[in-house]
Amino acid sequence: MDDEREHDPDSPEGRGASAAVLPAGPPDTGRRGLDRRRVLGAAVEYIDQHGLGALTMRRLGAHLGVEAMALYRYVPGRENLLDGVVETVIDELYGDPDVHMQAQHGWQDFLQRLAHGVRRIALAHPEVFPLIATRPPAAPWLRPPLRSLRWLETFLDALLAAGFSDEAAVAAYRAYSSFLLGHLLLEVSHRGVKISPEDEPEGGAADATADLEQHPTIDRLEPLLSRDESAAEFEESLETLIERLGRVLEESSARSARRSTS
Amino acid sequence: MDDEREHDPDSPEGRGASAAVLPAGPPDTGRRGLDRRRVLGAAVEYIDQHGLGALTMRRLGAHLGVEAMALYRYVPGRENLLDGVVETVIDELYGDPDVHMQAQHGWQDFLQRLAHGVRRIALAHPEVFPLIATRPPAAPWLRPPLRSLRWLETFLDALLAAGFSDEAAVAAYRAYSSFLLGHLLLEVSHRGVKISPEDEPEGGAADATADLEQHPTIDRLEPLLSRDESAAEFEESLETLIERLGRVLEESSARSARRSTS
DNA sequence: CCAGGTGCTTTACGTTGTAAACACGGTGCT
DNA sequence: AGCACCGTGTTTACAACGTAAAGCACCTGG
Repeated sequence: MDDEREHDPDSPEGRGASAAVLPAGPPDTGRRGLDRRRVLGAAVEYIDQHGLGALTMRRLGAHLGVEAMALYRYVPGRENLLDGVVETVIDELYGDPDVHMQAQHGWQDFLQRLAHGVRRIALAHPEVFPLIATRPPAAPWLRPPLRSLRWLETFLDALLAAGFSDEAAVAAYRAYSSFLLGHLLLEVSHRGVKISPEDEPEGGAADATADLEQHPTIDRLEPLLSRDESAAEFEESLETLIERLGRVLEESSARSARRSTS
Repeated sequence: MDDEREHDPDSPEGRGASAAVLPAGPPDTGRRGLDRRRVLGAAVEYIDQHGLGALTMRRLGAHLGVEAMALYRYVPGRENLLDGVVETVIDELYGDPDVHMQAQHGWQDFLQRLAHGVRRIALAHPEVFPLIATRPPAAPWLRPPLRSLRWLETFLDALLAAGFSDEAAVAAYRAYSSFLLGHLLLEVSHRGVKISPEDEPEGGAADATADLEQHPTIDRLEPLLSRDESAAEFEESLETLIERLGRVLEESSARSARRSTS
């Protein structure tokens, strides 16, 4: 445990965060000239700033200096726009230098980097993440938050190359995505609660304390419960998951070794 | 592995499922007489039948044989209604005879029963569950899907009584809720995909296969990937989680035993 | 008998997503 | 040159939404 203020490496700073959504247009997009990518980028920006509920075709249009109907040239409708937002946001993974598309340093390293990449996205776009989590994926094999065939392919290949059986690789994928989804969804929702509600200064607090007196254990553990350990917990759970996968791998390769020498 | 068709014990059948939402009114509610509970119950029913997106005040009113504005007598507004829906659905836990409010058979049994209870709810109300998962909890200590102080209190007490330290109990709660959330959210969304999209008979399939040819591993593993192993995976992951918590408990109690004998 | 409340309906307003028609600049063809 | 066309954005329009504000019909206690 570092003594200096714990510095969460996945926090949005320096790394570009939402600025990384649109590095640049094809050659140069000064201002005029709408474009699907520009619309989607603006939508992400807008949600980041004003929340998902505030996103409206008209408001997004205004944000781009255009009437709402102009957007329909580039986006078939609102649903599709939201899908595009989700896609745009996870595509940031491709631009993340700390996430490798090939598992060149072993599968553990690959999973670690990928998980932190996704976490960085979740923390950079807390208002978008629930959307990533809940929108049903296009293909049934894809699971949020890793919704692209390309990532799934890379993921499976990495594990298979490391000696995982087909079944084990698929099981690992499922465990890994559930893990990411659960942890990150709770983390962003927890984070959101700290700022979002226009706190009634005393009425709500009074209510809460009244409820608390009927629940002595929660009352006693309240400092522990409300402490934010997300970074450490994420790290530890991820490590545990990877260790567990490692044991699965050992067993399965031990079995196959036994088979081949018998 | 049973040879007979695997029978998922958490599947909605017999158990009452959504019929268990409203066992009965105070003494007797034949038909007339609206009521907050009736409104909420109807909302759950409506969402179960037509999906979350189809729920509007007007339609819910019609479903109850009443104009939309009548609902505002019992519900302050739509947001609050959705909160009420979430609460209503998790309150089914209290009526579940297989879920105990006291950990009378040990904490492992308690966690097992609770997890399956929540899973049963998720499967009984797949359209409601994403709402449970994403709606921010009232108090910051509460995490979906276990959103009530009462459950949290019981949970913590059970672990503390079993010898968990305060920190370990809280950590266990966090791990447990992330696990439930991730697994169940993915399970219901996977399930939803099987029925929900009004499948275009061939265009979509052609698209998918085209994409697939560029991803040979996914293509090869497709049967594995699209196989539904949710029940077994849930069971196994839950077991693993509980074992892990068991090891945490052993370590911590070994440490405290050492301390007390030195 | 009647004042008041309770429960629901009516009416109304502003906002949403989106279809349809329109306006307008640039480009290419004759 | 003129003219048809096309890509882009605007205008107008409509049904459906959440909800505020009245209105109406009963019941109930004085």
